Amino acid sequence: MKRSKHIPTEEECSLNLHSIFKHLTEEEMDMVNFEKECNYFKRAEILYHEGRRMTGFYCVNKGVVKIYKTGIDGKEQIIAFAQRGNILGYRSILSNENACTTAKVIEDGILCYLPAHLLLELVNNNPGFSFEVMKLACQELGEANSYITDIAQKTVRERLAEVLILLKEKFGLDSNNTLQISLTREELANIVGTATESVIRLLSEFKSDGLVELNGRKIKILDIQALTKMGNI
Amino acid sequence: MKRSKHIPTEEECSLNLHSIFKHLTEEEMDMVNFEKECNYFKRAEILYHEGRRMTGFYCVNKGVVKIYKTGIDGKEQIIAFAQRGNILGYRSILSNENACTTAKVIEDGILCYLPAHLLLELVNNNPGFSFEVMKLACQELGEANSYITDIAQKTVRERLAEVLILLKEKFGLDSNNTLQISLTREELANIVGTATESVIRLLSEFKSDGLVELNGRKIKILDIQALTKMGNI
DNA sequence: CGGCCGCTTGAACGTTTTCAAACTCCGTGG
DNA sequence: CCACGGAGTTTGAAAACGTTCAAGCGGCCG
Repeated sequence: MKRSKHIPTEEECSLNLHSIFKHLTEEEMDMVNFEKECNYFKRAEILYHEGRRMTGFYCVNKGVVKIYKTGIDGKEQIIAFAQRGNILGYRSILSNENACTTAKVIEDGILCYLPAHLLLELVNNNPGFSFEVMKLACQELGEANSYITDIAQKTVRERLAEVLILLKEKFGLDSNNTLQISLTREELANIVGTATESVIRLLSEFKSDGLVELNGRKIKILDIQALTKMGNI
Repeated sequence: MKRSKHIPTEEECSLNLHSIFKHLTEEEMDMVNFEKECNYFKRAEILYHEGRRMTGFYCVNKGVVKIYKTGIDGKEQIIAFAQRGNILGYRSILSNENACTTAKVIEDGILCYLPAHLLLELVNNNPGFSFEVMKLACQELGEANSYITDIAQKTVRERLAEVLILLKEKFGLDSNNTLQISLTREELANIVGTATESVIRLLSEFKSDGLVELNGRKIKILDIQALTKMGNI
């Protein structure tokens, strides 16, 4: 839970890339900048725990956070990732519930923490901001609905193919067509909703079929079209 | 798509039971009542289709609506039910997307239709209303996240037990401990995310184990505790 | 009364999980 | 510098789980 004592620079803390704030007045933006607490975070740090009361929410300026629920016998189910420009933790504050997920940093980064009361004030005083947040929640709800249908109806193979495509869309590929996100086999399994061994077997099958190339956690996407088709997207 | 020509009475159309409207001014409430279109709806009528643009949303005053996505080869995945006091269809309007689900009446009822522009106006002009809608979306998002984890991690048996308990909580039991909702085996399967035959087999297993009693679509809950435990709730 | 839809059961099949074991990589401490 | 330990990865084999196909039954609506 240790954090670097160095505080990120003004620029690293800028919330301009968070389009959610675009409707704030100058005054409100000043308030946000005054209240925000930005820090460097390292891999494996936990931002908040499922079941705990949320005291605030986070804006990701750099790095990657995985958001997951802990199911039976401790198995993680990854619900989403947050990266540059995304916010997380706002749901529980607005619904006035305890956190329904845990958020863990998986790639070192810079995050700004904003206290819950600020979110509530902004939501109540600025209809534009409020609408942006509502829109976000509604979009996430739509994604969650698709996710439910996918997990319920697709085979593990289809879901893995789909997840690879979704990861490509969210995190992009480098110049070598390699996924710009590094996940363990277990994490992949926890997105897909299957056993680690199944992911391993299927990935090496994808490799045999010329769909991907594997090099440790680096996954090079060779045939987007075939993966898309296999995933029924 | 035929509707009864009879228009529901003022009382049957009352939106008082929809707590979402509790923050409206008298003036706004008048506007809602002026714009709303209430009708009787019969089983099997479809309110809106997945993929279509939403022109408005619905408030349920009576009856039950199932909300589902259509997956591969046409198999339905039921995402939610709406009954007295619930609203549906608001998500797509707020996120400005096409409908991500289809809504079909499964129990005759009375519904009030409200045009999309009204929702948007209210959300933009009344922070209290806006907050209620946001809260609702966030709650539904939390439920969806749990649903994802359940489907991904629980066995079909566990999920069926859980679904029975959830149906009990949502729709209640009559004086004879029978579920106050009538679903086909296929619909049950489409909630649980499994094959119809699996539901049938498991239900009759539950019956053998003294957990339920079956009489066509009537399901009598005999042992809530055992079902709760089996469902890992 | 016929036909359709939903329900039920059996049996075979395929997929996925589980368990066990071995191997690799990497960082730490002797 | 090397051995050790641990975490993550890989593979195999057996077992469990769930689906699919096929067939028959029953009730309800037209």
